[in-house]
Amino acid sequence: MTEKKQIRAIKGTRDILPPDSALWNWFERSAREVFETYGFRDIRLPIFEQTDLFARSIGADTDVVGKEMYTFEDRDDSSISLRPEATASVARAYIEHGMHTLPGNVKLYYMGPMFRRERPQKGRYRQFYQVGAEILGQSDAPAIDAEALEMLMVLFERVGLAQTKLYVNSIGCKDCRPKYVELLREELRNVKDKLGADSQRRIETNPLRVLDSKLPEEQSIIEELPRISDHLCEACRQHFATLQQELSLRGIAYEQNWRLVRGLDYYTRTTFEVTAAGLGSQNAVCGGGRYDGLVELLGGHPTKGIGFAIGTDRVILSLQEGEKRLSMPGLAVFVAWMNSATYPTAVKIARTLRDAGFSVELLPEEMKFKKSLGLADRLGARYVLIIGEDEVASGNFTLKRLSDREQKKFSDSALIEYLQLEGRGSGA
RNA sequence: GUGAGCGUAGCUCAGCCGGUAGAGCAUCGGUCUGUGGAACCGAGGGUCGUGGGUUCAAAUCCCAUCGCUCACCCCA
Repeated sequence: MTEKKQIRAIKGTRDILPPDSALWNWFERSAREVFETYGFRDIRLPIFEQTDLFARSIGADTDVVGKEMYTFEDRDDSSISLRPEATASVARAYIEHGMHTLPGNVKLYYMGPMFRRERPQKGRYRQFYQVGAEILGQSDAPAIDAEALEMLMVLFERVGLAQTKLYVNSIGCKDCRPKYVELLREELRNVKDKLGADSQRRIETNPLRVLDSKLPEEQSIIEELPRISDHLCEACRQHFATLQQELSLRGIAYEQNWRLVRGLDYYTRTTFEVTAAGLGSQNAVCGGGRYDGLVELLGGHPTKGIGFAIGTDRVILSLQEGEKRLSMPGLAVFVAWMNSATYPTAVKIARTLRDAGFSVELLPEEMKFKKSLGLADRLGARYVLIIGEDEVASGNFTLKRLSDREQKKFSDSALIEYLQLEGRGSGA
């Protein structure tokens, strides 16, 4: 009993406290607003799923599934994993609820925590948050991809994310990609001895990932490698070309990056990534792409799909580095009462003000008047409602505005009317 | 999983050629009994990350360990 170990948050998890939480809420609210103008609707998904869902969709051999998932045995011995991302869950839900019968494309967005057991660093946590959107349906029209990217960039623009850069690529389809991968592998074998150990290993396991390498000494070699854009099949080439036209039509600035590959197996054709200012080496705030085979892979009808996931932690980090500040809504009225005789009146008026939607602080115990004013000030209240014996006797309450010390008397109905007008006037 | 840097009060840090733990800010109280932000006075708050070693004596020197941070890796 004497030995008390400090209990702390698990490595890679953290508490998001006020006032930071206000910035988070604001960003998530902005995403909802923008997404809904594009016809997307909220979907709430489980935090954990059968391990198999992720193994089959993301790929059993990927790092995410192979070594980063929080997987455990449930009491009935089934294997469960905390979700490392949500696209797989959206696809699962799409199939499970027969959403292919819904009219048009199914457009869904989600937000919430994801879990990956990596070594934490700037912009990377074991419990991290994503805001994502998915479009599923029969069509793979490039306009769908373009609209998703437009929506994404509109959101970033709206929240004032600095120095955003959109990179797009096409990694081909199940027909042309394997041929390219084989070609790439052969080329890589020729230069194997000039590559680092990681890249050498990937020649056999996943040659595309070599393109991602940051090693300075490998850069000149990688630049000489065959590029996917020269080896797409006709359909994929067309798709990518039309996508670029669609982006220009919408005035979306982008940069083609032939080395952009994704680490999840389900991606096909369009892939993209957005980077922003103020981050460490984890500078991607969003990643996504097309996944036309995913629903079928999970046992549904053949379905096209595209989506993205925004790393909320990183967006917030970037906004904060950019000195983004929110004026907290704060406390509207601090109710200061004088002594036990005035207390019942204070309780009632506080309730009335709260019912009218104002943020109200009511002292829980008697306090010297001077002290309570000081407290109101430090709590950031805009007004102090003074309830002393005079006020109780007359039924008129004194409202003091802290910013300029001005005070007026009101009956309780006139008080609410006045506060509502004031609130509108100040824009607060 | 690998590497590097850093661990003293809630926060920012001082003390570190060994000699019984400090400041500023914050918090709480007082000066101040119906009118705030200031000033002044005072209080609470620390197993100096943890364990071991050297020593008469360790926040300080040595070793180990844990934690945090950043980078590799991976990715949002």
